[in-house]
Amino acid sequence: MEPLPANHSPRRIAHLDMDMFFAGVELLRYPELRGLPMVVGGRSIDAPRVLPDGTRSFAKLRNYVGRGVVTTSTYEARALGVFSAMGVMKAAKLALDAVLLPADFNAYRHYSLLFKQAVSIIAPEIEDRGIDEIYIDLTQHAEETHALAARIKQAVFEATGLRCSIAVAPNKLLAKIGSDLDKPDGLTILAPEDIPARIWPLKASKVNGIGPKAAQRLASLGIETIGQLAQADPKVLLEHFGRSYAEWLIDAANGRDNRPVVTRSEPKSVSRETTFERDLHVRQDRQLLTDALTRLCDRVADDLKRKGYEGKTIGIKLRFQDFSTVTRDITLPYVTQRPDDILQASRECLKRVRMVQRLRLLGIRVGGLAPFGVGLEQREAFQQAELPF
DNA sequence: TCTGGGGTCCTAGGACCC
DNA sequence: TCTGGGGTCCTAGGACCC
Repeated sequence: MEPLPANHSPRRIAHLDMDMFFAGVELLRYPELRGLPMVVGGRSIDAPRVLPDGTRSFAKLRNYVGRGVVTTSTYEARALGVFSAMGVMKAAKLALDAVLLPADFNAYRHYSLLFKQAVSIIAPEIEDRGIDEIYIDLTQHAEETHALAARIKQAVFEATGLRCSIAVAPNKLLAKIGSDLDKPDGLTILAPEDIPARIWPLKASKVNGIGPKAAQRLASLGIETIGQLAQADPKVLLEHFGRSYAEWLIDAANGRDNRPVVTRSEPKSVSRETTFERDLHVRQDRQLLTDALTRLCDRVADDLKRKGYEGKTIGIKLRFQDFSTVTRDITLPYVTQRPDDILQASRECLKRVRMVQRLRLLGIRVGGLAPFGVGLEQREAFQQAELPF
């Protein structure tokens, strides 16, 4: 990281987070569901049906059977204790009458493009953080912060009909925490002097980068809040988390973060995976597994082709009945996007795993990516080397 | 009625090279 | 016998994020 100039003015970094994004897109299509508990996360057979009288019939959570998880829920469903990443079966116990909709990623990607385009017209320095959130570097804008943030929110609403929450802060870490402080439809501005009152009382897990494992280990040291983390003995943190993570924890708790807003980045890997409806037996269900493997390889190859990349590291991921996970990968002497290369490499990887349990999940990944065509010489050199003369 | 799918980054050991 | 030291690549696992 480059040192900051001695007399620098603070950056103005915004974090913009769409409010219950997937559910919001569904409510645009099905406005009759407004105000009702609703979750996105079913399968396509849960799609609404149009009745003869023209009204729509929606699947109810109570009728769901299967392995899905909740992707998003409306605030009405959250009030009943239903949150994303929860198993749909578990959610059904909490909200029998909640409406269930299948995830429609094409629709969400469409609205994602719309909101990002709308923001980029006002402020083009955008870092993509997935389908429903972005960072924006506003440092170079002349406009006053509150007015600028309000204008961005309005542009997003006009382009999509959806609300978002924005925070502007001196860095990404604080902006990210801030956008969650006033949800939904929030607009928050944070300065360093706000840290003790507004950041320190929050749970440590509100920091992006402190996940469930780290939060639990912190709790075991009596550290529950960001403020307690800021006051913690650095020696104790160092003992329990190692040097680099301990140093990062201390910086984070004090609101220090100098990561830049990264407006362009290359993909590193492409993958596809599938969880089976029931756990499959390696021999008894051999045909099903072969079909699944072939399909996954084809889909990854399609993705690579569509995106214009090839890769040389092919990997598999297996999840067993007991939820334990193993991965194997192999690096080829050339890059490829061909489905039969990927399939062959996957089979080599599969041979290296001891199959002692039924399989719950199978995944295929291609890493070591390069833009299509760049690896042509390696590949030709390799093929030449294979020839007998 | 447990626990999706698509990613990134980090760590750590061993191979291999200079 | 008492064993260098970096740098980089490969592989496996795991934490974390959306």
